[in-house]
Amino acid sequence: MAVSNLEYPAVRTFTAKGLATRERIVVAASSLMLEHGVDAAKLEDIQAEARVSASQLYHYFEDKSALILAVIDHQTDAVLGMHRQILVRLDSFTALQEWRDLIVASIESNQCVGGCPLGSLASGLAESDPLARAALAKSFAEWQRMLRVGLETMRDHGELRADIDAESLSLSILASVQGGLLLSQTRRDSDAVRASVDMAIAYLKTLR
Amino acid sequence: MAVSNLEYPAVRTFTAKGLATRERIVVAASSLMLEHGVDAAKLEDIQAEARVSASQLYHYFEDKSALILAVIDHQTDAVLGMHRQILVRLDSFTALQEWRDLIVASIESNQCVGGCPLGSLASGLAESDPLARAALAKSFAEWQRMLRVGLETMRDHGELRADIDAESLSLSILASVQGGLLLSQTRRDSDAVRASVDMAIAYLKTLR
DNA sequence: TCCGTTTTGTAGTTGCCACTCCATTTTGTC
DNA sequence: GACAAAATGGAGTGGCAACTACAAAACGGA
Repeated sequence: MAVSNLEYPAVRTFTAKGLATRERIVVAASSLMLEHGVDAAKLEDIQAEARVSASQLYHYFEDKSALILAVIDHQTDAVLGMHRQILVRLDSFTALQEWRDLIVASIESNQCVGGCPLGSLASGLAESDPLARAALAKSFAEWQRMLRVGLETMRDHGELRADIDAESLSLSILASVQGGLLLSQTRRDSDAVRASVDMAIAYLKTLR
Repeated sequence: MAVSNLEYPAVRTFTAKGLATRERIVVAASSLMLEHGVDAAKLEDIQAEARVSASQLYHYFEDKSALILAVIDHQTDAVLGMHRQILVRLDSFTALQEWRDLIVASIESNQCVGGCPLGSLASGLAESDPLARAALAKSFAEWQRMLRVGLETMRDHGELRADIDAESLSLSILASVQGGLLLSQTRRDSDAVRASVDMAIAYLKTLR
């Protein structure tokens, strides 16, 4: 059966300028949603921050939830991109320590405001936006995968025992990071992430 | 300087019937906020669930944020009350395992919806309601304290080494619980809490 | 059985904020 | 430079949800 372009109109095409505007909107929305929460971030404020008008915002996004999905993509790229830098060469406890330092430095640079961008989005949207929840589950899955591959590399390099359960360990370590960031965000104090990631690493050291 | 009762009017007194109505409202609000998120829980729905009118809601609470603070108190009592049951007699790895089972059973009973009531409230309110953030930080502190006392008891019973850092360990374990619950909520799958709490316990076992 | 206080019912109203409309300007292509 | 498509400006508007006004009923202590 032929696909009608009335039912499925061609996706809109954007010029370079348009894409730049779209990007400004997503960046502004990401920043305000992280700083004040998804619901507290008003489209009006996002327009001001991105220096666009209402018509521009709706030219690039169907509605607020479409914008939220774009923010999830953007934060996923930002967070996973940052972690990938270190995780792709995770082959030793020294590299693992660098990763820990990156996490701690990253939250301290915001005075613990916002917590983990992905964690905050997940908690705020899991019960109200099924598409967003699914998207964030995928983001976490990819994050966990990077960790798992790193642990397998360490294992293959003889830094970890051959019988470790990399799948389960990577999930647990990600949980430590997320929980530590949530507590740090609530306490406004980086001690929590620091302690919880250090515990995870200390446990890994018992598996050498 | 005498305190004027104009500036500081006497706190309102409630009858037993009034307190019961207030309680119905808090319970309904807690349930809807957990199920749909704080912002998505409309006062109108809370009224229907609690079978009260708008005037009743505003008779007992100044505004929505006052209700939110009451919900935090309520959930703190509920969650810490449940955990206290087990944590006060935390003196062995057997008891620790019971605690783990309690956490897993608790989230599974909701099909992983809502995650941890305190964690969800913290994440949703940390950046928009300073009073709520502070209240939740206190709740977490008390939760951590119960855990710390339990670890100290285990240590005193010879189940853990004498040189453990109970403060840091209790914080890390709480982070594992919170992170595990957040991931489980997002994934709709209790594997994450299970793995992360099990890792924390496995680490403790290396400290015997 | 009063009478003041607390509790409740109903019917608004108000402000905010996501979203729309339509005109105009800019851009890209032939 | 002509023409269509894309990008933008900016003043709306509509709906919804928090909150209010006011009066009636129930209650509780002399």
